[in-house]
Amino acid sequence: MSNKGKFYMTTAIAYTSGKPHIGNTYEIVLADAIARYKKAEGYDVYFQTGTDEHGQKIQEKAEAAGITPKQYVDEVAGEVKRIWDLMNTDYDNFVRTTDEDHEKCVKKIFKKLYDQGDIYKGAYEGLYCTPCESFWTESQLVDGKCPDCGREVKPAKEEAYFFKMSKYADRLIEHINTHPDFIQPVSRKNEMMNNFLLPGLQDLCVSRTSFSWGIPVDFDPKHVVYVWLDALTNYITKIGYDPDGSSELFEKNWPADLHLIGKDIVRFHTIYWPIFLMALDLPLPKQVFGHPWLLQGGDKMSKSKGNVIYADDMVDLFGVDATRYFVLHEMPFENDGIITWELVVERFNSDLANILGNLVNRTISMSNKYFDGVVKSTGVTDAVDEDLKAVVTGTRAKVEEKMEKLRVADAITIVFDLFRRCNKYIDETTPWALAKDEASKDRLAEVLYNLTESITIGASLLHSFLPETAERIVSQLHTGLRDFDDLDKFGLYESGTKVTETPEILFARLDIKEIMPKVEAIQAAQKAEFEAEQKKLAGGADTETNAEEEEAAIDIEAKEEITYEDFMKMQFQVGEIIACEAVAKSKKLLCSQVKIGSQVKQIVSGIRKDYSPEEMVGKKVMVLVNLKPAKLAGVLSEGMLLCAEDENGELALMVPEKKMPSGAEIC
RNA sequence: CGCGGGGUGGAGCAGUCUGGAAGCUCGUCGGGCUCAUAACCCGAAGGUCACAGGUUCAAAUCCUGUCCCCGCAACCA
Repeated sequence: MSNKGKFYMTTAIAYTSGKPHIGNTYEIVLADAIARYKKAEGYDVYFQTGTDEHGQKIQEKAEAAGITPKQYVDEVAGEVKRIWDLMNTDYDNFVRTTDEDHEKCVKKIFKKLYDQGDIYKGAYEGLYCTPCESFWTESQLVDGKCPDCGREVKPAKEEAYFFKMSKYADRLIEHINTHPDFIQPVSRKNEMMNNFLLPGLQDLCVSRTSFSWGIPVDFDPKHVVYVWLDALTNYITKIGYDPDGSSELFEKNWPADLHLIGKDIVRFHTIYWPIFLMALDLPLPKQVFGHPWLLQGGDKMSKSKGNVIYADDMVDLFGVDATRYFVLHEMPFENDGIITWELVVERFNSDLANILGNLVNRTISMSNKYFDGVVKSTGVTDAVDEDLKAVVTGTRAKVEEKMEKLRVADAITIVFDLFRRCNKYIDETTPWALAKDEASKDRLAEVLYNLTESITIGASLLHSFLPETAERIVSQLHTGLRDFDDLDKFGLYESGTKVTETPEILFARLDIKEIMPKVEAIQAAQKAEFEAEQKKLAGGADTETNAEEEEAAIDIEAKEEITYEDFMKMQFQVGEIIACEAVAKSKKLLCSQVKIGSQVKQIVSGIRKDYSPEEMVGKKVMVLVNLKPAKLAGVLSEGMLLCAEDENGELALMVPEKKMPSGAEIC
């Protein structure tokens, strides 16, 4: 096999705030397919993946669960690794940002950048709301007050470290323009240029003092390194970068040949990351590919609905390779892809069971039936053989062309075209007819040899995508996977080899009617688990013993105590909605005319997803009347309609329990 | 007029940059075959390429306008 040099590729590291679903799992499978393919092509591949484990969200989740952040991330990282392994991904290094060597190196990097003046201590300036502990910008304020609580905000500063992005912006723009392949797909390049680079980069805040679960800045330990300088650097720290002298592994592999990431973090990988590297005086990665997302059809994935699709569940129902096949085949290059259980079953049956599995099965069966399993080339060829051979030996080049452009879905389709061609060849040659005539015995042998050889080549090409299936196929043919370099040659299958007597079914056809009840069971279990979790979070309030019927209860954060006088400041009255319409410029807002006693107030409410304008009219609702008027989406609102809200954000208007006249005081 | 992506036969997608007979897979219908996992092979039906204008010999593709969907941002008084 030819040695084509090194190929260093990475995935984004998964954020350990929860179990990854199939959308997250897609990335690792895609990366694995590319890594295996590059290895087959003769590259010396180093493939790194891992988990991003710091940050406020994790600190909060751990607190809620009553464990330390480290315990929390250990658990989730274990789960991530388990799923990556379950998907049969052949990475070389699984990194965790809580690894000691990483933390040490990040501190050094931070110090180096500080010493050379790229990082400076500044202040996060803004308008601060003390009770909410939040900074707001001028534009976020509503009526000059905190958008969360409506209280006064005051100008304040929080100490923070910043990175001088602007210093390197011109160099980066130059780099992007002179390296058209740097950002893939190209549409994302335009997005980055137009939205961020050309308007001018702002300095990036690279430290936080508002939480502690992170890598401390060693010369100023009340700060922790903020996410990007911590997470992105894993690509160099974990292969041995060190400002004081890097490892051999680093010298060999950097710059990375490919960063594979989701389209949502393209900005960080094509702007901040290259600039950090420039500051460290390191070469830039050769390519960043921002892949699209795999979306659940129709509804959004949500645990409470029980419709999140996890890799485990797919593997239970379909097996590892079928799951790999689906995500690789179904994922388009540029737009988001769709996944539903029905689509998975459809692909499974038509491609894996019918086209591939059945082909292997029928071929082996015929060899057994007609020649006791011995596959022999007799040289009795026919014109129809030529096209088959041309398609089979030409497949590698087509796959190469697609993989070169990272068009993995297209590449796998081309491999299946080879198998489709084989099925057609069987029809063209009608082996069962040849078998009836002793005189065509040698021709029949040649046909079966051609098929066996074609399948061997196809399986070898399939190996990068479905490793286990490829191996199962060649082992049934009593041969091995063919070297990549030989995949354009026809006739290397050793003549006279005896194939297995008992071909196993590679993919047994599935009945959607049998699958869907299982899917429903999975969804029900998921929902139950979610509810149990909610209950656990709500804590101890389960005095009811009948868990079955019990409604979920939710606790919210307690606000500070108020006095009776405070309460009496608020004026609540019953209002009747006499007219209501959607606010044109918003998606969530409804504008109602509310009759309160003899006056009519206009009130805007964010309840469009739960109430239509029509059903609002005529309702008697609870209104906070003396709230200072404010503009929402440009529309004046003179009060507030009170609603209850559940954990999914679903709203219910508060209405009087008995008939009450408009204007009645609520106290 | 916040930013961006998109609307192609019943479903899922390609094609749009670089105009030149509307393509792929699934599904449906008809036919063939029987080695095989009710599979495989062949054929057919089905699209005014969101809509309206424009440029051109020629537009899914380029330009202008409109409608609708989806992200993000903002707004959930």
